[in-house]
Amino acid sequence: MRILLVEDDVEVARFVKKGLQEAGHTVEHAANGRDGLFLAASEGFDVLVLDRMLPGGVDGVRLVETLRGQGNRCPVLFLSALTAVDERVKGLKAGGDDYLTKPFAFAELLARVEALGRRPSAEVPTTRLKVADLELDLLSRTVTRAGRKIEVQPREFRLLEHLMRHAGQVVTRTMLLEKVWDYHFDPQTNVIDVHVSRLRHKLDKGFDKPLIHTVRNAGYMIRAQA
Amino acid sequence: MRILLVEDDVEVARFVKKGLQEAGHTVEHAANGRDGLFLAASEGFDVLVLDRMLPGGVDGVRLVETLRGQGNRCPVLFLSALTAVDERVKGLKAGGDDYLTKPFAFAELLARVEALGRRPSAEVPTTRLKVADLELDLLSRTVTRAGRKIEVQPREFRLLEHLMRHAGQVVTRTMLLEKVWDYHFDPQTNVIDVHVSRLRHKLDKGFDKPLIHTVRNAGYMIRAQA
DNA sequence: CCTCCACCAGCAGGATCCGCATGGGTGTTC
DNA sequence: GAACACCCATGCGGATCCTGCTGGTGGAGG
Repeated sequence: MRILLVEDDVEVARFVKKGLQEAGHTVEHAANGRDGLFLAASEGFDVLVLDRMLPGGVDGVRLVETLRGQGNRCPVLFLSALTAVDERVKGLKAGGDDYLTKPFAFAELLARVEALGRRPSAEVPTTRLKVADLELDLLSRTVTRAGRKIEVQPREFRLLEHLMRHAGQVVTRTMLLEKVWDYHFDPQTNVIDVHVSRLRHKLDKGFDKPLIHTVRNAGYMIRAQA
Repeated sequence: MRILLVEDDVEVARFVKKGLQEAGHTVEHAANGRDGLFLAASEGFDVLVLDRMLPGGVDGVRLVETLRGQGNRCPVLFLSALTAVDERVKGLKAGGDDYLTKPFAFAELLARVEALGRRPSAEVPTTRLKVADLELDLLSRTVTRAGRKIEVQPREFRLLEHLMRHAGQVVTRTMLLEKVWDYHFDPQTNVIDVHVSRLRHKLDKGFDKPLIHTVRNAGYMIRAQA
């Protein structure tokens, strides 16, 4: 299991890190909130172990709130010397999943961390993509806009899926050929244009705000606003 | 949120139930492990609050183990007078998600219960069906047996999905016609037989243990053992 | 042994889907 | 404003894929 430990106390950090590693987990360590936040946001961890109090501007609660604000649902265990009920409640309310007060027995920390990691949260595959009022359900292979169902052909579906997975980013023709058509060469035709066109016809026809945008000399992009 | 409270101490039970209800949750209460297990297994709760020690044969740990054995992933909070670290570890190891020792502040109980309920566990749609070594991935529309990928046609996929969703149960032809073919009449042909046959050919060919079983004069069933 | 039910291979019709080409439009550059 | 490059839309043809039916065979049950 990949665990991020954010703890400024060098002693505690070493102790916890060592113990978790011996239990077979991979542990990254950050000594302050800023670094911790960066790591947590950029890499995928199974569990975060956060000191409640941290030096610098970003403390544990702040860190969690920021992560949750970004849609990150990674389970968080708070570790803190603050034992007051109010403090614990505050930590949990902020989006924490567990709260353990120092001093603690390592066995309990381990058990709690593993309980958190047991959750399906990490491996939950996205089953539904959304851009503005356009939704794509991977399970039922269904496309809806503003609640109305839209019939889409297989290749169009793959195309749309790829666009939506990169919503807000320009997707080049070469990328599309690779990922949607499995072509590793240039077919010298306008296949892509045609399919984008058909998709546009189905998605944007009858709606005022178009979602699929052409980026001249670059590719296409799907995004809410024009 | 729907919460199941399993607690034999009448005082504690009343106290907790009242508090949770005032916080806007729906609370069911069971006074012993047997009833608790039955409720937990039959109805869908968002969180279980279990006393660690319970009268009768089924105590908290036993209850959780049984539930987990059934594939039930409902988050569990243990409530216990047993404060020893060993006890807590035992509870968490058994499949519990949190452990709170009596006496406790209600505010903390509430915060922890809500933290547990926040998880996406309840609404996670099944994305993968499994029967023995046969797996069906709804997302990628992929069938594998013993790790080997098996190509399947759309109708065959629907048929297999329906069989697997009712694994261990006999599925009648009428049911299949309704659910897989959207026929609401008898086509007077052996369409189903043919498709089942094709499915069999793909799934069971080359494996010693057949999975699709014929139930004469009734229908078909998919199941691990013969 | 007889009967019914289920199985399977082959076939052919059909529908879907997809990619291409063409002609027209729009933005860009000189 | 003319030439050019890029992009858009539509219609068409082909090919694949899929599906349902038929008819003969095998096996279980009575």
